[in-house]
Amino acid sequence: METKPHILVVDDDREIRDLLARFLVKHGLRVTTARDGVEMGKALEGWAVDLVVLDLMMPGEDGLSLTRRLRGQGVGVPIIMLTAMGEETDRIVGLEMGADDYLAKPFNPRELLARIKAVLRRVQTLGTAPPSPSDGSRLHFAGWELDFATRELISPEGVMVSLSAGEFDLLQAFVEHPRRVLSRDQLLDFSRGRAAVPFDRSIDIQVSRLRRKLADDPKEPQLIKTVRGGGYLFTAEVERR
Amino acid sequence: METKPHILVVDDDREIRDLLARFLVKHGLRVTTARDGVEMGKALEGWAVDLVVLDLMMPGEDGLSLTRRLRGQGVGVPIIMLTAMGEETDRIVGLEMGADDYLAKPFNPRELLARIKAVLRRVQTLGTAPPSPSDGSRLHFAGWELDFATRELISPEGVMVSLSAGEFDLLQAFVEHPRRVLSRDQLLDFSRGRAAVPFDRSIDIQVSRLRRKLADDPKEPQLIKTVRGGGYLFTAEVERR
DNA sequence: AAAATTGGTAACGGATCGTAACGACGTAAA
DNA sequence: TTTACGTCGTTACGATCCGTTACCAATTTT
Repeated sequence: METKPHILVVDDDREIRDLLARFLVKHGLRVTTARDGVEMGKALEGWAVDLVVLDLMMPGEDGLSLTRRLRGQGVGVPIIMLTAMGEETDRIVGLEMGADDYLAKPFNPRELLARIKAVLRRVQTLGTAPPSPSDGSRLHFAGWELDFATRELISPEGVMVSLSAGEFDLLQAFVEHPRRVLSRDQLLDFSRGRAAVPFDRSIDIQVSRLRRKLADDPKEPQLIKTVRGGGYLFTAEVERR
Repeated sequence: METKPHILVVDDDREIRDLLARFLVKHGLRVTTARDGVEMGKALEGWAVDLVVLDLMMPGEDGLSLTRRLRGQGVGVPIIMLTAMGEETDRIVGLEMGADDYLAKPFNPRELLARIKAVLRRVQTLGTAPPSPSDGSRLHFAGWELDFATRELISPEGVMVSLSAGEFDLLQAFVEHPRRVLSRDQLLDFSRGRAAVPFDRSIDIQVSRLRRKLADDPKEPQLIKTVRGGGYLFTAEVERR
């Protein structure tokens, strides 16, 4: 069972990406890489990322702009910025944009590792609730209501259904990525922050338990469909109001 | 059962095409080759390609222009560019056009293989949902309605017909390539992402099962016609609305 | 007409999925 | 500490799916 922190490295230079990925993986982190802002966006959509290492100087949209856009959208993932220049002003601007830390190239990978761990420690002790896109506190789907503030689920008939922590996290993963086939690996990442082990069936049984509480007939499921060989699909439209 | 990544090699030099094809196949990849932009377009239409290896210098439309055109059309297949020149500017232009990586000729085939694998690894972790042309969530054909958000099929009479994952994927391959003869190999590629093995009849039986659910009489099929020696043909007009 | 090729599908079996049962673990109360 | 309880993951077994095999029919070739 691994719950390694998941780091997203965003840099346009393939060598730096690969070097960092190898180094960080070797030191016990999970790493995904992205080449630019577009790939970064996809990665943040597709995985539960704990921290972003973001190059400031990139063709296309640069790191500063990306940081500002993310923060503007209310995405609160911690960011460590890399920059070729060691100038004080950049550092200040970066931190003001909402980056959590800053490192000047050329840097010692060990120092980056240390700062990653420092930032992770800081945000872990802080709010355990990462500001998720579903912070609007209430969501609606197929007549059901999901309250993130109280972590309560209310049926279309108005009855409160109690969910365990794991069931709630899995349902949250579904409602945050509706109408998409999600692999077991992704669901594990979203709901538990870990990767699948060889014959892992834990998602299957949590889906089974969730279906029961959602009154979703497993023979002909309406809300959570099985895609054989692919994963699961949350079919309902999700409303934020 | 093989689900080898499918590589499209585009180069005007037959020797290079054949050399690369042999080398890549020997190392566990599936390879299709194209001589120029026109053949490349056909191949991308007719196969589910995972990655394109594209020569920059070609008579007719060159690699840069092709890359720009593809990206302009929203085709997101990863591209590795080959060029005779090792100049930095070309590299930057290529990457800005949307190529994913770059290799200068003459190159070591092993290095190309390594880069192909690296890019595939990257897009695997990312692109969970390959943006298919049928993302408009609903399609109509011959009175039937196919909903991609919920993976449901609704008959002209309004009855929901439940499809297995394999049946749905096959039907999706058909509706995305209507009024074209599709070989069994192409259908396998589209619906399962794999190549046919000798004496492979899996498409035949899935077609048989699909026809039954679509109420398509196999003696005189209207929707999915058999093309003896060729494959199958989805005859209906497909509407996106 | 006979033989060969190709396609349709029933039937069988391996792979995948659903979930009951069990146990390990954490928490709270006694 | 012990006991009780809830949660979560593993194991195990039955159900379902889907690819292979096999056999027959239809079509083409000889």
